[in-house]
Amino acid sequence: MRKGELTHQAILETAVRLASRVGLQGLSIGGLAEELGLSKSGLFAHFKSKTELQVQVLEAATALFTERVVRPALGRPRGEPRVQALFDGWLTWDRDKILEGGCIFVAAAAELDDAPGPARDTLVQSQRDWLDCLAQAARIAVVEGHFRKALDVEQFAHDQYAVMLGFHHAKRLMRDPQAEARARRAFDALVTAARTPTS
Amino acid sequence: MRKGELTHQAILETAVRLASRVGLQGLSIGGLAEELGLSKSGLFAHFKSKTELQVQVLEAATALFTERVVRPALGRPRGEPRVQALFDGWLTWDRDKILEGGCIFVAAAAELDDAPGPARDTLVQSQRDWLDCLAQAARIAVVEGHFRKALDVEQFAHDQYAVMLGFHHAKRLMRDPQAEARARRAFDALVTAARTPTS
DNA sequence: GCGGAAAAAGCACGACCGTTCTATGAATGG
DNA sequence: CCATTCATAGAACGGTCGTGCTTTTTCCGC
Repeated sequence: MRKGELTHQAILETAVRLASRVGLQGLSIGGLAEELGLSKSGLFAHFKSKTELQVQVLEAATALFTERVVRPALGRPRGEPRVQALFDGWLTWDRDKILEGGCIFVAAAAELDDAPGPARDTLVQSQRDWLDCLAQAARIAVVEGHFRKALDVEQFAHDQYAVMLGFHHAKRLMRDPQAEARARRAFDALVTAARTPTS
Repeated sequence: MRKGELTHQAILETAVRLASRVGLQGLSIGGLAEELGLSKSGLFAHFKSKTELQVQVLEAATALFTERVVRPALGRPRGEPRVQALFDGWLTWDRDKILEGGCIFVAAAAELDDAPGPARDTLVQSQRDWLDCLAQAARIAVVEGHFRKALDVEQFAHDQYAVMLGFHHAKRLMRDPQAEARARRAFDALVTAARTPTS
């Protein structure tokens, strides 16, 4: 039962990369099989349906994201440094070579926002966890005294995510060379505002 | 040459609504024809290719957006009221019944960000115009003395767009009932920061 | 190394895709 | 009112899609 698990993992790795370019809907079983040098039916046997493939792709991407972005940030000091690390980590994540087509979650969000089903549920849960993670980091920064006591940490997480979306839009669609600088400036303003008491 | 133009327009109207739900790729000629009670080939004759259909859908959506959002805002007083009107107009636009599936530009941005071609070019131009419009409104607010003199108006437009993207994400994907309140709070913070000199 | 189990391939299916060609109906200008 | 153009319908094409079914190949414990 080992060989199977191995290719299963290899399939998901390639699928995540491919899906970042063509989206979850555009990810075809035939195309994925060809990219891997497998037969269509051989690959299909690993997943009972395309929906299941999409779900597992999202789960694999979430696991990768946690390992690449969240875990490193948890190694940073509590408070503002960790908040900053989460933001920097996301910027790095979006630049990662494994995501040639930009953040897979952003792409999936647009595709699935009106498509009820397991794939959407998986994505929403993943995003909720990520937003909770951001809010929790901000909450710790409040406890540590870096951010003001009355800060709405959920609002802060929401705003931080918006900055990330703005960055993605500016970089991937508009090809704005200043995208990263703009995102950093926007986030700095957010952090500055969070520091000052009685905003 | 009148009957043709009429149905042509009717097709685009339905196509915009449909595309907001299923995306530009998901918009199939057969499905669109069925929705309109036309034959597939009869509809196809209006556009020489699917790409051309996508381009015209984007152009129709842009025209609708200009009429529904930009033009009303231009009727508002120069300066901050107009800036606010553009933001409010966008929130209304996103809530419009014609866009059952959320803002078509947001959906298209994710689909086309790595798909070179006429459709992408059309979308990018549309978005560039919109960002220029936002920046120009902010510029006028500077001239009117509502915003500080040193304000980076392109950055302001970028940040404003990011707030809109954050709103779209929170509302359409996360189904957050507080989405609009969060967006308004974020935009208010942006405006407040733009007002205060030497941020 | 052999036998059973797991993995992959091969093949075929029905459905839908964009597109083309041809024919027929309706609308329009003189 | 007629002739011509234009709008639409119909049928068919090659292709790809997701998904089953059957067979062959590969792996792994004994």
